[in-house]
Amino acid sequence: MFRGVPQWSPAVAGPLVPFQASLAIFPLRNQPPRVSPTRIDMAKAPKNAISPTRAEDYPEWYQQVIRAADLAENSPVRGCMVIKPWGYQLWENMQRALDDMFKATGHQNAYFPLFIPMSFLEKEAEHVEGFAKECAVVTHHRLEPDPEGGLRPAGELEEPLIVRPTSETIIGATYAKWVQSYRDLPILINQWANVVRWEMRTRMFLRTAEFLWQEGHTVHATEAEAIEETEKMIDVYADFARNWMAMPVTIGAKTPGERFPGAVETLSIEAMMQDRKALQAGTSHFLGQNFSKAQEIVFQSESGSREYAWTTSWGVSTRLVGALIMTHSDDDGFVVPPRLAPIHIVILPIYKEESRSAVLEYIDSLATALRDQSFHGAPIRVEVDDRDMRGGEKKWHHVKRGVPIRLEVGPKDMEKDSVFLARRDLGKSVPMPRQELIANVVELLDEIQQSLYDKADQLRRDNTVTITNEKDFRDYFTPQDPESPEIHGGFAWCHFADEESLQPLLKELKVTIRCIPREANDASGTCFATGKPAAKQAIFAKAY
RNA sequence: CGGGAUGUGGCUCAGCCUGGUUAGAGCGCUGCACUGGGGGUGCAGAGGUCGCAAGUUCGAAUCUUGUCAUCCCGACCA
Repeated sequence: MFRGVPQWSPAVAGPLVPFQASLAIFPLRNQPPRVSPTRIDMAKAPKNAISPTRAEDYPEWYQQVIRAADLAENSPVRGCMVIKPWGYQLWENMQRALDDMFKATGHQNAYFPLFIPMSFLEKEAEHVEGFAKECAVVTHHRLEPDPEGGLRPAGELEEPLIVRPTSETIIGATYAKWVQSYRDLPILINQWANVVRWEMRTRMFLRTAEFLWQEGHTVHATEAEAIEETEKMIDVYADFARNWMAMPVTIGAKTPGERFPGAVETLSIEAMMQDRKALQAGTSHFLGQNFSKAQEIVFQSESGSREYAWTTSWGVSTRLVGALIMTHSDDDGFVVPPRLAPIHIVILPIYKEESRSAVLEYIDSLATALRDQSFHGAPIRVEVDDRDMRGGEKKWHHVKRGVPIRLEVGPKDMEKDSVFLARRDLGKSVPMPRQELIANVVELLDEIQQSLYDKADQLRRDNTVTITNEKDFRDYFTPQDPESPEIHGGFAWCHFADEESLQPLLKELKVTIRCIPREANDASGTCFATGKPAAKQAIFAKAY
């Protein structure tokens, strides 16, 4: 435990429950134009940095958090985004942690081309069908002046190139050359790359036309070994989600209808966002011999026979940044778990001109003392924000960006050899002696990390139900107000017999089968919709 | 690709129905001053050929037609 620290009020960090009450009070859409938003108005209203709040309009809140926290912005190219430094540092931190985990499980990085010959994609029927609609196609290679003074593409390519939506085919084609003997196996390679999927509808971080990701592609001599790899990597993702992102996830298998095109089995981790929708945060595919047959990845076994290899692929993307935002952020902006935070602690000097140098000197030594501490193997990241701007504005800047700990240090604190400490996750400030802070700061960061996980886990518990009949299912997934649906639903664990026959119902309610959870899922029952005997339970939810 | 809407300073928008002097506001930005445990105050300032094209008219941000772009709702999706 974190000794010697004043009690934090747990009520401050409550879950979503009270938001419902405020729905009627803020009719966002039809608000009259604000003629003169006076300071008096501002002072009276309950202050939130983000407008609208989650309860008022969740999707808009999400956009506003991204803007307020300076994570990313839309680009001139439709569906693509500019990831700004604060957002990109999150991705870099994720990359570093994941990359270490990949290396620790025996993988190496490599890089494969952005362009894929169209013919490669055509080789695996199911795979083409799955991606054809969202492929960007390059057909020309040269620009020349056109009569109107602009430019036009001139040299038509003999064979169109696809901008990779994923790299199974081109990597498979390469592996086919590399693999000859069982001694060449396994191949355990990962690549960090960008991919393009020409989506109709995009949302920052969650679904953009171009996104950043990693894709692992492995080849094995035996089915069992490939399956083990598939399982191992989904466990790595779950570990990362839970321990770095402070995001609870459920590991499970996709139903045939939800599987990756061309995969024999797709495993995923599913998380619950604060609007109770599910988000697929990572996938790991057992590809069987489908791609090795399409790409001719053949090896000679120990006994001399020619055999098709077994392959896997697995990936996570910048979507994880979206997951992070929607898991922890609140109505004052972004909240980032310490282990991924670009900055752990920001120190705000407070001084008048005459005390300036003394305060800065004090802060400088404090920052050094904090940086000397190691948080999970790396120095604590401390920023001193001495920009010349109003204190309030500066404070809110860091609140909105989600810096876990904020220290305010002025002459009065110096006199008492203490600091004013505010935790972003709780939103309250308390005075604390300097020595105590230095002694306990690592524990404090861990406590914040843990409390974020606990809070997210509580939300998920509170909104997970078991449903055994269709009426309850309909009630659970139907909003009170169809015009502007309130936050509703959650994860419903249901026995089901046949995916196909559920489609009309699921489509009507906009619910999907998220996964068949690995945990606690062996008791048989009856299908919630048809009453037929059913061996497995699945998680049903609305999803991103 | 079907249905709905919108294009006016960096951002959010008002003005348009009922055409008429140098096109407005809030925020943001720049400068100065006062401030300083809280997104403060005052003063001064920069920034727009009103998406584009044609038409009607003495006169168009405003009316008409065309065009382009974007956004929202549907079918698809990490």
